[in-house]
Amino acid sequence: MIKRRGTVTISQVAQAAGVNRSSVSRAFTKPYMLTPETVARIKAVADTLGYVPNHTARALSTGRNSNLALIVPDVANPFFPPMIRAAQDAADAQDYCVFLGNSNEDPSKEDRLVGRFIGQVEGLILASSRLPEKRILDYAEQRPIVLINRDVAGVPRVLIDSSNGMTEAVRFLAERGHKKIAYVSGPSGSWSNKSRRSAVRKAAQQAGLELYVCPAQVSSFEAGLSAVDRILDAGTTVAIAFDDVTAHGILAGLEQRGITVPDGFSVVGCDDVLGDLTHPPLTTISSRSSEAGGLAVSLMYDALRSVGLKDARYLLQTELVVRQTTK
Amino acid sequence: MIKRRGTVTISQVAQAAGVNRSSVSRAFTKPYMLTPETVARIKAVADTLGYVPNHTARALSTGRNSNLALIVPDVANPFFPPMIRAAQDAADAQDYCVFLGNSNEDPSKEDRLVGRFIGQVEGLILASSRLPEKRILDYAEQRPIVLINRDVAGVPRVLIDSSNGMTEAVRFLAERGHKKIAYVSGPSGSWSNKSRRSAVRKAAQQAGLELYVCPAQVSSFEAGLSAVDRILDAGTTVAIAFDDVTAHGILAGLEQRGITVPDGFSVVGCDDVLGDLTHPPLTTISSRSSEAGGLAVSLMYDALRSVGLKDARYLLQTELVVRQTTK
DNA sequence: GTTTGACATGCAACCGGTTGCATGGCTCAA
DNA sequence: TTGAGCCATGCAACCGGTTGCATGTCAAAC
Repeated sequence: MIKRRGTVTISQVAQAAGVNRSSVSRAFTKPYMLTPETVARIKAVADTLGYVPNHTARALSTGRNSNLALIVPDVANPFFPPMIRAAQDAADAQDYCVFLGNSNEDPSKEDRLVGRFIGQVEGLILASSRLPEKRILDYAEQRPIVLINRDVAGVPRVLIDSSNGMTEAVRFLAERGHKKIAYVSGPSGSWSNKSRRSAVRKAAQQAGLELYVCPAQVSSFEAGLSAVDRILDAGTTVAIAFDDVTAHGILAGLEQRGITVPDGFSVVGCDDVLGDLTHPPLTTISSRSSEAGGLAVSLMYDALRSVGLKDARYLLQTELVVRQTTK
Repeated sequence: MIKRRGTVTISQVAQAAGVNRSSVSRAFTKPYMLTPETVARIKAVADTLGYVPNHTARALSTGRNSNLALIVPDVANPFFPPMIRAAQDAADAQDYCVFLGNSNEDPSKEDRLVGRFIGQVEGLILASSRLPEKRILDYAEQRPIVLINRDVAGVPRVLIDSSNGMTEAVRFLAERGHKKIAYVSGPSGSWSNKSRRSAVRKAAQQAGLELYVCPAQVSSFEAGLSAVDRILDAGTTVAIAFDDVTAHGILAGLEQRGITVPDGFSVVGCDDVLGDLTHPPLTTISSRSSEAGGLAVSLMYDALRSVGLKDARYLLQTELVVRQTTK
């Protein structure tokens, strides 16, 4: 037993105030059960002694710890910080604390994190989870789970639906005369990638465009950079990237090869996380990652209060944001 | 008492395995005390029953919870994610979980967060804390605290020392013929801002440059944007910004006014978080926020094992990274 | 054939709160 | 004056583990 320096317990306060431990407990959690004077006296004693309720002990006896966990594939990917922040704020509003986990896109690491968190939170939010569906369902049995950008029936989920934004983008490009377009894929396990790719595929077919799909890879500047040769070789005139980070890499690769954007080639990103930071400012698909974060937390509250369907499925719509990388 | 669905306790395992509760406990935490066969049998029973040790109960009786808290002013500021990630990884390596708090640059919110976390972590890491020094010292009395970019004697801290990078930048600018420079300040409570500003001040004096200091503000794109008029009115030919985010705003403001960079005006950022994302790629001061995060966690471990001076003060050096916004 | 000691396991107290139920004092009405 | 009922507080069990100490067993040593 490791003694924390100067820890004051409920018993010491009780003794000093000349009451039972239960009264001290009630003074803090159920003051209406006690005379106002008793409450005041106990609180005064507690104050001078520097008493602070022990969160762990309370959690053990109540079975509630007011903690949530949020696991993301990569904190450093600009898509996630706004989401983390919004989730944080929503949790904060209900006096919940949130554990953050970074799975580094690695399913086994994600699994380890979930295992480590699950015993000390009331619920978990998994963003862009790479876990096998079965595993998610197993965990969901132990604790409420809310998913973001992962579609598993029976588990409440918030999905940023990029497909209509993607569709809009393809139509926009078709109208502007493009004949052959490229889609530069994101991580293979990603629901977002699947949904974006299939939206592009479908829209391209409808618009009569030829489509080249550049194979799966992680979302990174380098991935975009290295895709440039292939999309040029394929004879396309525009690339729609899995996300803005990848699009940014593509932009850089084009510049290295002396190709100007949008005159020599067009590029479309997704998620709108870079604003007009790129040069030229990137045409992209809006996202709403912070709304997704807040919504996920509120779904979590519903699940914790056992209200709301287990099968809630929220779709957040997106749209094309035209800036200057398309012609 | 809220019953968790299907919670298996140590007692049930004990009964099923025909041993005492303490043996079950030992099978998991001190297997060497038991016969290998007993351990195997207990674990087998635990497995079929789906027993998972209760983290909270364990924490209560051992007084250790293997949790850390990390509080940052703004998750969405690109300076922090790499730091968070590194801290996370370092914690992970020792089976620690980390709570993340976002203070939103607000001292009172930061205070609330610390209060909420302190009861359920072994130590806290405060990045760019805006808390009054006294408050920090008070908290440090209750739990080990490690600071990042905040210099309080008696509290272990890791400081990214931008002053030599700043000095280098000022000299570099002086050599290139600049006569009057501007420093665009960051948040007023920020140690980094103070240290950067005074480094610039000193170096400017030594190099015989005239200096205009643009008043304090938060770190944001908008802040940079709105500072442009003042730095132009002041007749300067180069602005050194508190950080890259602010510098990016300045760049945008200059472009709006039709001033080309670096021919019409030069800009220097700090922290090197934007890479060559800006246009033109930003000359900046290197940072090493991820190292700072990792180092902070390892200082925390030292503190938890009670080794190491209470007054550890690590300085991480920085340097000028010349890209294309200076002439 | 005891004694000694090592070792595996059991026993029970403890960590610091919470909570259902018991108790005892007081008020109010009959 | 007495009984009913309410209310403030106390009592003790409980949450689910951990751990110091006691106990019993068995083998080696004398």
